[in-house]
Amino acid sequence: MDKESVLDTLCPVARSEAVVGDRWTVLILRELFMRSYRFEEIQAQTGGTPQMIASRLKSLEAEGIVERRRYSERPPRYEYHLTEKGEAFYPVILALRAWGETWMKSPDEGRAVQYTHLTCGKPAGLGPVCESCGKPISREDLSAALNSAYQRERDERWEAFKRSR
Amino acid sequence: MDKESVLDTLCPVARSEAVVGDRWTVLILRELFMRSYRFEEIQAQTGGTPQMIASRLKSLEAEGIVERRRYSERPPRYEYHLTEKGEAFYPVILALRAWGETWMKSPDEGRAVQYTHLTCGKPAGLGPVCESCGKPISREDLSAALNSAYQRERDERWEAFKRSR
DNA sequence: CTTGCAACTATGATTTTCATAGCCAACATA
DNA sequence: TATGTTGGCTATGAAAATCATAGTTGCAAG
Repeated sequence: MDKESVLDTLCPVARSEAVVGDRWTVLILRELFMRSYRFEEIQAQTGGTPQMIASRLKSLEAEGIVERRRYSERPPRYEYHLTEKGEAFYPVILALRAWGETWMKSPDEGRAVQYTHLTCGKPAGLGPVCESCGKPISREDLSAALNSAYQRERDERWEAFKRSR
Repeated sequence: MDKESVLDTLCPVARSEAVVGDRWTVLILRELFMRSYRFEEIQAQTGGTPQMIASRLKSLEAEGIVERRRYSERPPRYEYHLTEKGEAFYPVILALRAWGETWMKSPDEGRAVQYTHLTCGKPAGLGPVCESCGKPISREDLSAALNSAYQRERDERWEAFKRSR
């Protein structure tokens, strides 16, 4: 996606898509929201090849959505963190989650993640407002609990990744 | 994206992305929400090639997100409409819109679309709840007004498309 | 001086996408 | 009868992106 295609339209949906309209990019953002900050974790959990992850992280950084932080001087090691612009993308992830939970699952599978609304202490549900107290949800008011099957899936992904290198 | 990849994870974001994680697909959905129901309109407004549009519409139909309706018997002519599952995708589009308007625009460009919240008669703003009355927004309570530059952009796209055939 | 770790980069085959052109079945107009 | 138009697509070949697999770098510890 070049700059021109972004400025080519006034449509904000198209502009967003020019930057994040890609499966890998969205999965990387999901991982960052799940606090997987390192290249290897992101690679393991998304299943992407290293080039996919590297190129997407590079363009996310170029767009100011992600920043690269050195966490070790020698050997040089980096983590990726969301900027303010990146954090602001959370509602999109939440909306994708809600749609996916509602329309892409059989009823017996259960929710991958349960959110508790810290403001009221009760389940937040899927919508943009808390299903328990009705107030709009923001990310810092949420506490996430992975369901055990999903946690196992992620652990297994990590193990498999480690084994394969 | 095959069935397996969808069932391969419990993550609802990944499942959604397996089906709609593609720029063209999202742009097509945007057009359907803007009531462009015909192949040519969708092609003109998204800028996709006919194959792109055809293949995406086909997979959206296979996923039950879109349905193909015959609106003329002879000659056979079709329109594409959102199913309930497709309509339910609206919050994702709204969230992408909000992010795009906030982070992908210079301040002087203005909003592409202004929504009026019919429930209270005032501007709805960008968020999931009405900025005027605070109530959660649903699509049927919104009235959209395109800003004139954006309307011109769309008219021009249509003209250019027609001219080119 | 070899092993291990983390973050990537390189390579070549496969798959998608893009630009351009064309097809087909009704009609409509001349 | 001929000629054109409309709408919904298909066909073709070149260009670009993606994938699986393997390798490199930089450093520290054993």
